[in-house]
Amino acid sequence: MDVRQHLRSALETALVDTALEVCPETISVERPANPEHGDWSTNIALATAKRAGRKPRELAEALAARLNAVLPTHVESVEVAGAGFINFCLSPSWLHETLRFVVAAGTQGFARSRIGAGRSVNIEYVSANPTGPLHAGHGRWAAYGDSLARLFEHCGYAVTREFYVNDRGKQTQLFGESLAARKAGEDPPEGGYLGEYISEWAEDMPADADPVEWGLQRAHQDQLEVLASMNARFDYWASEKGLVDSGAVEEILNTLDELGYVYILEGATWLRTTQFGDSQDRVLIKSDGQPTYFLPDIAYHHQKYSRGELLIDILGADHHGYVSRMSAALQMLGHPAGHYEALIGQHVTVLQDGRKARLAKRAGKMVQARELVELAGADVARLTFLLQSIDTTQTIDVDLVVAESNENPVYYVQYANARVHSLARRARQRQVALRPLQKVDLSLLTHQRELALLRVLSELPNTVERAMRARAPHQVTTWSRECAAALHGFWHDCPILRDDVDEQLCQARLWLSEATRIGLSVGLGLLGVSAPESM
RNA sequence: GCCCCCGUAGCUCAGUGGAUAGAGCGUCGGUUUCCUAAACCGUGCGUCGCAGGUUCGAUUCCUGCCGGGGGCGCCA
Repeated sequence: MDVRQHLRSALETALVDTALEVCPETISVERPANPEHGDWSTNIALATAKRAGRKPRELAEALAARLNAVLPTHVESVEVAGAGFINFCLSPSWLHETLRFVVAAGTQGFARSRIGAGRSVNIEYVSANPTGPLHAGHGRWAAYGDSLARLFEHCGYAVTREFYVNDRGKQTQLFGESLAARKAGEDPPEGGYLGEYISEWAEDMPADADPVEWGLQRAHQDQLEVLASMNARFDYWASEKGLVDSGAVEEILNTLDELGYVYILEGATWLRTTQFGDSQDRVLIKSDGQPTYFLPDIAYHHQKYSRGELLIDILGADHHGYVSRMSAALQMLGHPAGHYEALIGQHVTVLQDGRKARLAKRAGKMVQARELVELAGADVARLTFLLQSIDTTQTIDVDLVVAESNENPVYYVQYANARVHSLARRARQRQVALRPLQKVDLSLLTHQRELALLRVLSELPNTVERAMRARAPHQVTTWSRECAAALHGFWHDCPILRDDVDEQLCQARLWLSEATRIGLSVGLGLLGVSAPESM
């Protein structure tokens, strides 16, 4: 049940009945911050008064009178307040109905949306160079990208998760040469990789191995392990080398040339990206005959459309300038502008020993994602990355995260989940059988804590859809924390299995706990964080 | 110089154009004969960076400025 929709249609009817000709496309119904303003509120009178040529307050009064004449289900009263707000006061029965709705949907169905049905999206994330381990910053994209994918899936989209492996080119060569040099007991070449891991890996490398081939495999394996430990999945690993070898890159160059977007200047081959809003044209093939990173990347993105109608790239802030040229190239190839979306995440600053740690692979020491996961745990690492918006730079003090991992919000949420499971176990131990929900009197749930918890649960479907639209998984984190807080409050103030609790009330509360289990399970699942049954 | 992100409580951060802007941490104090105290409750004098604008209404949208971060390569 969607109470918003319920109130919206009631308002629509009232608008028609008051013969108001101006009907807005969207009627905003929201939860007021102040409980004195009722359970739900709408600004419709304020929003449409001018166009309707009436005073807001007067219009609100007219609508309220209509609604009060025949009260919609669950609505106890409709009042006008302030400049022209219409406030709805609802009977707790709407929350009791929410509980039945949550239980009926279960962990598989609750808070799912159909808005993505029949649509597909391709999400490329992390895509770190296969020349070393993932650093802590990559962890942010792993957590974010995977959770975003889960959100899309929950909203009905067919999702493909991709990782683009840049397994050819100059960096790959330098990487191989650095490994070979360390193997021979020498220093890496000019511009090579200086990280400690190069020496460690070189030791493991067989003498007869091809340093590039072996190194790429080693790095890929290392990255795959860490990503798996963080619960970040991938459906498709795209190889740049494979793409080049297949001739797809040459083909795309010919296509762009035939379309008239390619020209040669000073020995280099250029693409007229300025025709599609880029600030300058870009080089496809350097004057030394080597393609830039850009050219195979165009071919790659073009191909990706066979694996999703909407392409989403998750990129770090340092790649911001890259977006307009890719967008331009894809439009040249006939892909509508809205079918390519680059989500730019701000950087992660890692503090270790109170100092900023280097994140560059080529420079010496760096904080690896692996370290973070091993020190803090996968759940802590993952939720830490999903605490805040990717529009903000995130500072992770490794020592603090590890030292205070017990105070990490993830435990607050997981503990709520553990309590719910603990309750079910105790109920079984005490031979308290859970009766079918149809036979339980939910109207006994009247305590403020019970109603608050139900209100939070009722918000999850809306939160999921909003978070998907905003590409903001952290909104699910915020919801999960609120849900846990509501559960802890309920737990503290509302005894369930105690001897002095009425048997009917006990049943109702057990079902509320069960609904909470479902909500937390969905929330944590979207975040890729485990939901332990005991702690 | 141009482009992107940020600026909200001591700190870290939420915040869908709405009414009295919220959490966590930290501070100080309280709660357990009872289902897990990894919990709960109380305790906050905030120029929502500054100045304009749009609006019935702006922390939210627009413009300019200030401050912090990132980008402006025939690197990836």
